[in-house]
Amino acid sequence: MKLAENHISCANCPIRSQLFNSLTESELAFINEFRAEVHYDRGEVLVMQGKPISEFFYLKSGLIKMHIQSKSGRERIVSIARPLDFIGLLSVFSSTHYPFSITAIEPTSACLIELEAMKKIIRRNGAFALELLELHSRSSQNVLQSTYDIDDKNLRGRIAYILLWFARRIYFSNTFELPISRKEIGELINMTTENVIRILSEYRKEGTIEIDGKTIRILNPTQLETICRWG
Amino acid sequence: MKLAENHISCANCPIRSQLFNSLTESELAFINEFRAEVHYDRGEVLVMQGKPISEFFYLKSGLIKMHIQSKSGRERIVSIARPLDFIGLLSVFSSTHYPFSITAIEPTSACLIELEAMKKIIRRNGAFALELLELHSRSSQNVLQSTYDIDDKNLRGRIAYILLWFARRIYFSNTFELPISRKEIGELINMTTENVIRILSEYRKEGTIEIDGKTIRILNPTQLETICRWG
DNA sequence: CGCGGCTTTGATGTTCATCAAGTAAAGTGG
DNA sequence: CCACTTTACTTGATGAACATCAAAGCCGCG
Repeated sequence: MKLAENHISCANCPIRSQLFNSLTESELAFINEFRAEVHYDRGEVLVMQGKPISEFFYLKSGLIKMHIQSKSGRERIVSIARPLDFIGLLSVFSSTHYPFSITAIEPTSACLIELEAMKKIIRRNGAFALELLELHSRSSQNVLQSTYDIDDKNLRGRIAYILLWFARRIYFSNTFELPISRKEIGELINMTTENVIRILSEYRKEGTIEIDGKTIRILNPTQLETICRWG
Repeated sequence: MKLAENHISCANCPIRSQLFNSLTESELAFINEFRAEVHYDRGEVLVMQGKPISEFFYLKSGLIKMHIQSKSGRERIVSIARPLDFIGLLSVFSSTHYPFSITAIEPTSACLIELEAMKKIIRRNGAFALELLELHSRSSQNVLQSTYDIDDKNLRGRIAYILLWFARRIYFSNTFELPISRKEIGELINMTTENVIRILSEYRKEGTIEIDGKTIRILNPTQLETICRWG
């Protein structure tokens, strides 16, 4: 972690979250005071499962994974967050300690806001609180829904799903570089590393995708969609 | 659904949620005005997946299931809520339409509060909003965690888990009557009806439990715990 | 009284995890 | 910068866990 230059205040931040629109100028200035800008390299751990929660992250650029280690020791990726997401939001208000870890999977910069400052604003400004509640509700609903969606598919369907997800939701292109390993893909969509590889190879042989290391090119998105839907 | 007698106001409700402690008298009275008390028989549907959301439920007595139908048509039970739970909380603030259905699995009575009235109070009272946020966060965290926990176990472990859960979290007794069918148990812990039955039979033959229709008696809870932990 | 849903058991089949073994790539220390 | 070690990737063979299919009894309900 590295503290970054921080000469832009919340008040004139070009990528400020919509959420903050319901704040007054003075409230925004207050938040700004309890804010730091931080940078993480790929692979760096932002927060560690079990550690006390005292901050609130707003992802400015990069990509992170939220992951959880089960009692049996198995690792699972809960979700991948994109720029403009509030990360850790899922737990900051319910637990004193993180129920999951957060790790950068691409070089990432974020705003780090002291949790107590956030809470103070929430208590003062109900409209803001309601918007935050709505945002939180949407995030948790998304996580749950995608968990069920993935679970509902066979292995080929899961790979199709995640490839389309990266292409459409993260990189907005049919050619992209996977930010995670085959093992992590398995942790994300609940299958073994071997089967991730096996099915990627199948798609390659079938001419649906091209693979070069971590670079993926989707040649036949329609085909993937069909597999995803019926898998 | 049947409207129930309603002569107790929120102000002197003996089972009022802690959540409302942060409300002023007038706010409480306001909520009370937009509140109805309703009763449902076993099997009655409180809300239907896809229908617009316009209310907020507080479960006074009984038991309900939140369930969701996947695109493939498979039914899944997301969670079972107990008295003093806010039901539907998971979605009221994020969606305009219910992403799941809610059905009574025991005779149930609930307070139904108009959503707009709740929102008005949230906007007015930030402390209340923060508590609601915390509550929401805890519920969603619980649902997600238990989904992962169950997923992490083999079939024997899942049955052990759910039996202990009913005994300890719902009925506070090692003897209880299952409120749901074998099929629904399967929908709750992600396995087929046949395997639910098969494994219950195994436990019966092994002397771990006694079964008489829907009545279950756990004879050896320690054994179940071991299976649950290592399954 | 009969129909449909729930329960139960057994037989069969398939999907997927596990194991094994080797290559390639990437990080590490001398 | 090179030897070394570790981690990621890949393919094939095997096996186990679980789903599916089938058939029959049971119960509740219209």
